Amino acid sequence: MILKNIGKHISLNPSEKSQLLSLLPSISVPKKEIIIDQGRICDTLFFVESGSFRAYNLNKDGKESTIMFAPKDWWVTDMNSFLNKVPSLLSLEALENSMVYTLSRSNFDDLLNKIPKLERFFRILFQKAYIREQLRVLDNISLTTEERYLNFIRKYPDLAEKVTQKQIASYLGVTPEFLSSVKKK
Amino acid sequence: MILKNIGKHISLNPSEKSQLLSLLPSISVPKKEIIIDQGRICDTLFFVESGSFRAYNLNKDGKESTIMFAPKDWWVTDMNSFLNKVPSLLSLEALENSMVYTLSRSNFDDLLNKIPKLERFFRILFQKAYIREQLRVLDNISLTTEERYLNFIRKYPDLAEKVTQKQIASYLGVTPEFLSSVKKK
DNA sequence: CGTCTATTTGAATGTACTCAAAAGCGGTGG
DNA sequence: CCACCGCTTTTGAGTACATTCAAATAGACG
Repeated sequence: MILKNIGKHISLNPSEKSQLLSLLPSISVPKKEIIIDQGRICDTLFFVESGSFRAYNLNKDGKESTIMFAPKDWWVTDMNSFLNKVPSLLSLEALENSMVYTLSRSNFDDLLNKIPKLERFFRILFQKAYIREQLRVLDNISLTTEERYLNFIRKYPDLAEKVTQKQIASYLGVTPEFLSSVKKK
Repeated sequence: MILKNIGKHISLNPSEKSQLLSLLPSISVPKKEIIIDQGRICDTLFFVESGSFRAYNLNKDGKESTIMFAPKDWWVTDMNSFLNKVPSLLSLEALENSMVYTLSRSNFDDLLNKIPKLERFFRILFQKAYIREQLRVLDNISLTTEERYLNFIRKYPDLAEKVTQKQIASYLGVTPEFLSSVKKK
């Protein structure tokens, strides 16, 4: 699955593929387990082979904000922490029993040097991530809560079934009570 | 300036530098001129050599939302339109008399093929853009308007002087009247 | 100087949050 | 399999945040 994911943007020969896989141990993560801790430096990039995750931030008042969901076939980490070695702003929690490939920061750097084609792969990956986040910003500043909610279930219908109302509310930036009243309509 | 910008992440030899510059004609843009039109496909990536720009979206009700500001030394375009050849969601307007380098989509593709090191450059560029947008999303869903306003003037003090209150309000996603009342405190 | 737009102010309205309580739902242990 | 527990969701009242609209004031620019 991970090779198929990479194959969407670049093609690797067999030796590159095995080289890659050798640096990407996979682990299984039970539901509710947390694999990135807010406040700690995160030096691992994850690829979700199966299952799904939720990344959230907890502020000083205990308010939880969902930064992103990561379904299967996604790359996920606290990119700021991973790349700049600063404390993570988010925690990453398994929404269900999952399998992930793990790529450490040092292996990440090595891989990019050994297989320069991967620069292109990650360039395209980050391009798409950037575009996605920018569209979400536009959503946030220009749409009503109702419109953002409808957008969410339209764009991520599978996720919308897997996560709680409360988590969707914290993704949209509203309280669960308010989301409930919006849905009533 | 553009070579210095690129030199922050990769090093090019003289031939690569001249090759690069030959594909990047520069133009001067007078204040208020619009160089990307919302609704049209945008096939140019810009580098702001001097001056500054504002990217905004106009919705069906005529409401303006500022998606980003681009000061000097920034790369800017409607990335979704540029890469996926879809109609642009934003217009890009010069806040002052400016100079930009322009890179067409086809030259962009050529350059990446001819100078593979540029893959790394853009990978890093998009990484940073992704991190920036993700932090802005977190701001939007977790902070009050007052906090977001203070963050803005703290992070972009130079910009805060150059743009109007109204434009900052549309960047934060509130009305100018409300921002005015927030500032009074 | 005059015009155009930005900013401020205020009143009325709508949107969203807080708090508290009730109802629903899923998982766990007996 | 049922009863209980904890968490999510709903509901409602009261409050705070944010918008709309209109009008006054202040600035920018030709």
